[in-house]
Amino acid sequence: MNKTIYDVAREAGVSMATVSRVLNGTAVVKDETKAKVQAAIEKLGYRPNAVARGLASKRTKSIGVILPDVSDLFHAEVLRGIEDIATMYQYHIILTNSDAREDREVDLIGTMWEKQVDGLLFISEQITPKIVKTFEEAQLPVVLCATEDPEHRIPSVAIDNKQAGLDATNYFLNLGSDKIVFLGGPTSQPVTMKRLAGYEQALKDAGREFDSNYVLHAKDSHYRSGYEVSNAFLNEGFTADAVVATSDELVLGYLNAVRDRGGKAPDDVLLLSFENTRLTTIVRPELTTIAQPTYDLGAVAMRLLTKLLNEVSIEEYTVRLPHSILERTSTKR
Amino acid sequence: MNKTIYDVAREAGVSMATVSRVLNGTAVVKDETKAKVQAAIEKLGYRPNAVARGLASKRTKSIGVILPDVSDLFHAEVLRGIEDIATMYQYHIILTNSDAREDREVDLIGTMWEKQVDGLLFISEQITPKIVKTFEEAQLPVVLCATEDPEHRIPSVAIDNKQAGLDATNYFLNLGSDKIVFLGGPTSQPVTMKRLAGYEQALKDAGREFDSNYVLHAKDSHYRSGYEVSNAFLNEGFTADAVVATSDELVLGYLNAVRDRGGKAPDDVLLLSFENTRLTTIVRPELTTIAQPTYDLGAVAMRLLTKLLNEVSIEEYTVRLPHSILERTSTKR
DNA sequence: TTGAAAGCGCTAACAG
DNA sequence: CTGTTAGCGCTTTCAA
Repeated sequence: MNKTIYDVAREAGVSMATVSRVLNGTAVVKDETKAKVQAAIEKLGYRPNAVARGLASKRTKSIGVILPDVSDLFHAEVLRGIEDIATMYQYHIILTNSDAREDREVDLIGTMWEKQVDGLLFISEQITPKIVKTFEEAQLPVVLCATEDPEHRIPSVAIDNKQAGLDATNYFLNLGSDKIVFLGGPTSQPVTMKRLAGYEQALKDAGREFDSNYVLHAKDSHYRSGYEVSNAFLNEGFTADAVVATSDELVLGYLNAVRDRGGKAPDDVLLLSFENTRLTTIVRPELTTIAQPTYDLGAVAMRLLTKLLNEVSIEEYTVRLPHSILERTSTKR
Repeated sequence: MNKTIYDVAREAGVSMATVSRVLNGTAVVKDETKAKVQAAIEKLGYRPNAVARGLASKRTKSIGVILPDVSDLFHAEVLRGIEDIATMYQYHIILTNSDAREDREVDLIGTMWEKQVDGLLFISEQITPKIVKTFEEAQLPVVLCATEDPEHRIPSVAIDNKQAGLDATNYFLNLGSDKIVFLGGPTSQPVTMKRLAGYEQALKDAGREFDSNYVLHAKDSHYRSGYEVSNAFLNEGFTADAVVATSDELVLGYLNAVRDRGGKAPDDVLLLSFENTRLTTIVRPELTTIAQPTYDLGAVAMRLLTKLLNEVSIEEYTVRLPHSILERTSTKR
């Protein structure tokens, strides 16, 4: 399998430049010679060496994906969207986990440069000035995916998180809920803060009082953290009739904390979360969610990146994907 | 950032070969010159071009991962294990989804060769002769991960699935269960068949009768398929007091089919599954599982691959990771 | 429509 | 301990 373009050229009785041309379609080749070359390729089982190609052409057809953690279901689903579109455009994915640590992220952007990726898809919790600076130094086309950059310095694909927070809260207000818990990640997460802003706005619009006791910040978006912070909340004697949570796992943390106390959903508390991962239909009650188009977030981001790479004119660098509320049993009494 | 090794050499007043040496530590360099070179690297913000490196050295420090679907939680967790160890050894991951389709897999192995990956980590449902042939043609070091090759032609890391099936079934027999359902993927999956063999063995050892009505094959390992096949089973009027399922999602399918009929677990049926993804502790009841060391499956496979790549002597090409039963509430009455 | 030749940025002999 | 010199396998001018 270690044939080179020279072997093919010799076999076909043409020059290697011609082989390169039929391989890439970069120039017109007479049908007859093209056929000869293709026959030679077939016969030898030749495959072009992508590394040599990358060095000569300065385009590797690979794109780097930096995300906090693939084993997080939300990221994994986004990644699947990225990968499908990448495959469609003949790009390969180089994947790395950052654990959302800025130092790792900076480092990874650098090694992505070394790998000569054509572009970068970046998923994280926050875009710090240092990250922006690193992007600039690396001179790589970047698209943020499901990631908020409040200053919109970088092309991005996400939903309108403030509006989504508002919609979620209004949904409960319309249902007549009185005490609505907001359960999110840490205050350092712009995504959480945007949704919280929507929550506050909705309460304000409805003339309701904002009670900070009802805003819960878990230390991350995972089940365990949601469970812990919910437990603490309930232990203090607070109760709520509805919960808006920023991730599917977080809301399940709340649910199980309630269950530990003999409570049930939706009977005792209505639940709504944000991600719409497959968890939502696997668990009981099935979870009402703000349906983020998880797969599409990745797919659209990848598509935007291909446009940047091919210098196709782009109408909008900050893409907002629509969200909607999917009503399931966790909010049906 | 597009400096070359020549720029560094000029800046440091040495030859490019010397720069290469300090970069790779491939030969002794006088401390003094080394310091000069490092200063120049620092000053210019130089980063080596991994593509050029790969072409010249014929080693790309990247390894290909081919798996059915990243958005499947089990695969995602395995992948995280792979990635962490890869990072530790300075390898990068090129990730692709095959949807477990043989034609895609064959194709992907080819493009992985084009990318000149140093090795391959392969996760799939079955290893067909065609796949083995493709591995051979590609002449790439391969390690199978959480994947059964009944003939052990290829290095692999997995648990002992037959033994695990046996243990799971015995667990229920000891609990006094009478009718035990085996709920697996399609019969084409060696993993399912191995576990089923263990199930049958356990029944036989206990002098129990084997009833094929109690063996359910879902069309894949996902929740939906588990739900469907369980529904069909229950609709026919069958009942069971215990279920051994080959994936966490499958068992939840059974659980919800039971719930739809007003049943509960563990009250009406005991449940056990195989993967031990994070689902097991998120849902209620928490699921008793055969704890596959999901993360370790990936981590150990990657480690084995690095050994192959560095021609370190290897004791065992077929690594069996230990499994155990984690008892949770789904089997506690 | 085709071929010759010059790199792409680096590693790895081979000298010295 | 360091420099010179071939390539690695391809793309891409430039001519013809």
